[in-house]
Amino acid sequence: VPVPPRNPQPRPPLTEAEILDAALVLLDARGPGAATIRRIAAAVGAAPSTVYTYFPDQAAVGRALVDRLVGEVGDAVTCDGRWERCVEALALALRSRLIAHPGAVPLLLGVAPAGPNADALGRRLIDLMTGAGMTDRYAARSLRLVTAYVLGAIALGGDLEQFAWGLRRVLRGLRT
Amino acid sequence: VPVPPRNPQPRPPLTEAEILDAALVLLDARGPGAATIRRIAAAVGAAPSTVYTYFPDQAAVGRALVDRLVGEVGDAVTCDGRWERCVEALALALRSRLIAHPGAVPLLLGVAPAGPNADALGRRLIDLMTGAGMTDRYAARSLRLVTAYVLGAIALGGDLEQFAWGLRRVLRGLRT
DNA sequence: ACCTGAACACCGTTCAAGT
DNA sequence: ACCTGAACACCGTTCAAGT
Repeated sequence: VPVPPRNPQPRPPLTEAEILDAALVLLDARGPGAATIRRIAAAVGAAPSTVYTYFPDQAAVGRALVDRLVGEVGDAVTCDGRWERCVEALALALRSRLIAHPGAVPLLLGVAPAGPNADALGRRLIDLMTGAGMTDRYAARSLRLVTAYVLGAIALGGDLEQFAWGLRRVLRGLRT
Repeated sequence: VPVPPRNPQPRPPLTEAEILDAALVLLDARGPGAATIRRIAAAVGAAPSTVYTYFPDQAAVGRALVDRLVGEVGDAVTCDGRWERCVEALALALRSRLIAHPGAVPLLLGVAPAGPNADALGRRLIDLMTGAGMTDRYAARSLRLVTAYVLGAIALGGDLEQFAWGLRRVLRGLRT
């Protein structure tokens, strides 16, 4: 007599990553504004209120998603050589990763990018610059400037060539 | 016998300006997200659907409001001297006008600034630069760079000193 | 033209209740 | 702990109808 499975495993518990995956899929497929709590919940097969077990509110989902995208940048870029080249490579990678998901763009413009991955990337850039002889203060300000340019350029749109041109000018202005 | 006023002037028709005024007051008083169609309508004493007589949708209200704020910049700044000084003054004025209404910041980050006032300000900056001997192409790219920096810096927050420091570096990078 | 009222198809968030 | 269902207080937008 085959034993019927008792405790049909009601469902493995949800995951923050699953929720972020679903949010990004919605954003990519249906544009900004599609990453609704209710739609995310439906996509993962849960009740809307379940999302609140994992995130305190909708804005937190957006922040976590942005930090995930930022995290992909650090992993993708390795770099040696002069600091200008490294910063340039990271800024180019940051832009390309972020605009790969146009639906997520309003999200990253709405939050001053924070979170573990953004912090790590920032640290890395600061180290790069102080390692090249910059003052802590100068490096911090340079990081702000480059970040502002990247975010603003994303907000403005425009192609890679324009972006790279401006980035080179920014780096030129930063040279001591 | 006093004649009772016939035709009690049912109400002077609404105005686009009145709607934008109400939206800005809401944004200033109650933060981003407060400029709801329904709240704007209530503030001007009309039904929500009346707003659609003046604007095609909510996004259009946002765009018009941003362009109004941008318009205040051009009016406020007069300038003579080297082009760097003029661009610097305009960028400083732009930032200060825009962050004077923190509730409106998400609005201007959400739209690539367009509209008559933004166009006029852009033209003015372009003329300034070509007048100083820049190529049309170089001037257009410089405008993009400065605009991107201003928008990004607003998104990032930070104080005037940090902003001015970065702006000087940007202008330095643009010097031929 | 300008405006209203009601309706439609949604939202985010909370909370008692269930396992 | 994790999840549900129902409810609350909202949204933007459309549209027939009124003046």
